[in-house]
Amino acid sequence: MQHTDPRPARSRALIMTAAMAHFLEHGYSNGSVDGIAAEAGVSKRTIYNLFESKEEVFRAVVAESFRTAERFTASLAAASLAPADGGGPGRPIAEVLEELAVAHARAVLDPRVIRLRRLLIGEAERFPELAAEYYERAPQAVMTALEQVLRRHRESGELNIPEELVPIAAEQFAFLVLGARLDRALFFSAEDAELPSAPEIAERARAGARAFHRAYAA
Amino acid sequence: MQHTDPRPARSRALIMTAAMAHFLEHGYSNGSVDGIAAEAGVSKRTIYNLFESKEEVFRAVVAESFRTAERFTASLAAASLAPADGGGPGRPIAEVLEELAVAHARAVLDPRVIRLRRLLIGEAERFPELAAEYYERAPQAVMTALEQVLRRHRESGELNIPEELVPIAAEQFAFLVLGARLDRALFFSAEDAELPSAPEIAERARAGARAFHRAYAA
DNA sequence: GAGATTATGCACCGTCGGGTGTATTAATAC
DNA sequence: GTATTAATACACCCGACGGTGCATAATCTC
Repeated sequence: MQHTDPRPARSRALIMTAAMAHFLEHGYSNGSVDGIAAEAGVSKRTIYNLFESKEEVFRAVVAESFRTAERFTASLAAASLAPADGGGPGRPIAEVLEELAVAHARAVLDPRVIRLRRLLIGEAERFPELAAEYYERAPQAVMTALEQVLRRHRESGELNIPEELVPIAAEQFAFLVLGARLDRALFFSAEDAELPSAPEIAERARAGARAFHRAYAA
Repeated sequence: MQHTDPRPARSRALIMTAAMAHFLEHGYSNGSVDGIAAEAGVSKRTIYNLFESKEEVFRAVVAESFRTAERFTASLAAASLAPADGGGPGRPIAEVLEELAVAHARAVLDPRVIRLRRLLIGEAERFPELAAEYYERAPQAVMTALEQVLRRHRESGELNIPEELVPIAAEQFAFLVLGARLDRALFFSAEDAELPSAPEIAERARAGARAFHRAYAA
C-alpha cells in the first residue's frame, strides 16, 4: 500500500468541481445528480460510490468553498494589519481606509462570492446550519477583522470611535462601502452583465470610505 | 349578471394566501401544488381551474406582494416629505434623519420582507425578471424616495452633499442604517428567533443616522 | 325551484429524479 | 501477469409531483 489508487481522488475532484458549478447555477432542489455526473464526465454510479447522497455532495461542495472564503478573510486581515505595525504610522488614515474599502468591496462583490451567497440564502430554509455557518465564517469573520483594524487606528488617535461602538462602526464601514452594490447584485443573476463593473465598485467603495472618514475622523 | 359568483374570488383568495405562505417557506422548486391545496383547504383541481400552472400561481403571488411593497414605499416617501414642506423647517435635521432611519429599517427588516427577499434571491436564476422587477419596484424605489428627501435638505442648506453625489449618499444612508442587520437576516431563516429585535434595529438605525449626519452635516 | 357554474374527490398519466444492483471493463498495485 | 480495486453502462425501482378527466355534490343566479 505504498501508492494509493489515484482514481478515487481524481473522480472526487471532478465531481466536486462540476457539482459546485451545477449547484451554483441550478440551486440545490433544482440541480440533479445526473446533471452533475454528465458535467463531470463521470458515471452517476461513481458519484454514489464516493458520496452517500446528493445532500452530502452539496455539503462537501459548500464546505470546500468555506475554506477558500476563510483563506481570503485571513489574507485581508493580514494585509490590513501589517502596514500598521510594520513601517509605523506613515500613511494617512484616509488613504488606508480607501484602500481597505476597495479591497473589501472587490472581494465581496466577486461573482463567485455573489453566487455562493445566492445559493446559501435561497437554501437557508432547508440548510439553516450551512447558511449560519457561512455567515459566521465569512461575513462575520471579516467584520471581526475590520474591528481590529478600527481599534488599532482608534488607539493611535486617528479615529474617534468610542470603544463600545467599534463593532457598530465596523458594520457601518463594511456596508457603507458596498451595501448597495451587494444588495443589487443578489437580485440580478444575469452573469456579469448586470453585476457592477470594477471601476464602479472602486468608486463607490472610495466614496464610502470618505464618508466614514468624515464621520469618524479624530 | 348583477351579482358575480363569489366562489371563484373566494377560492382565489384562499389559494393566494396559502401559496404565499407555502412558497415563502419551501421555495418554488420545493413547494408543491398539493401542499398549497391542502393549506388552502381547497382541492387541487380548483387551483388548476383558476390558474394555468404552478408557475402562474407563483407569479401571481409575487405580483401581489409587489403591490404591498409599493404601497409601503409610497407611504414612506409621503411621510418623509410631508413634514418638510408642511409646517416649515422646524425640526432639526439630525432628528429627521434618525426618524427616517428607524422607519426605513423597521420596514425592510420586517420578517415578511426578509422572507420575500430570500425567496426571490434564491429563485433569481430561474425567474430573473421577477427578481429584477422586485429590485426596481422596492429597494430601488425606496432609494429614489430617499434621494428626494436628501435633495430637499440639501437645498435648504441642512446637508452638505454635492448634487451629483446625492444618489450615492442615498445608498449610503440606506445601508449605513440597516446593511449589517439585513445581510445577517438573509442567512438566518430561523423564524424570528435569530432576526434582530426591534430595539436592536432601532438602535443601529439611529447610530447609522448619526454617522450619516456627521459625514454630511452642513 | 330550475339550470348553470363552481368545487370536490379521486383515479390516473407521464415524467423526473434520487438511489441501487450487477455484470463488464479499465486501471492500478505488487 | 495476476489479483484487486475502481469506473462504466444500463436496467431498474420507487416516490414525488405537475397536470388532467370525469362524475358527483355543493352553490349561486334569477
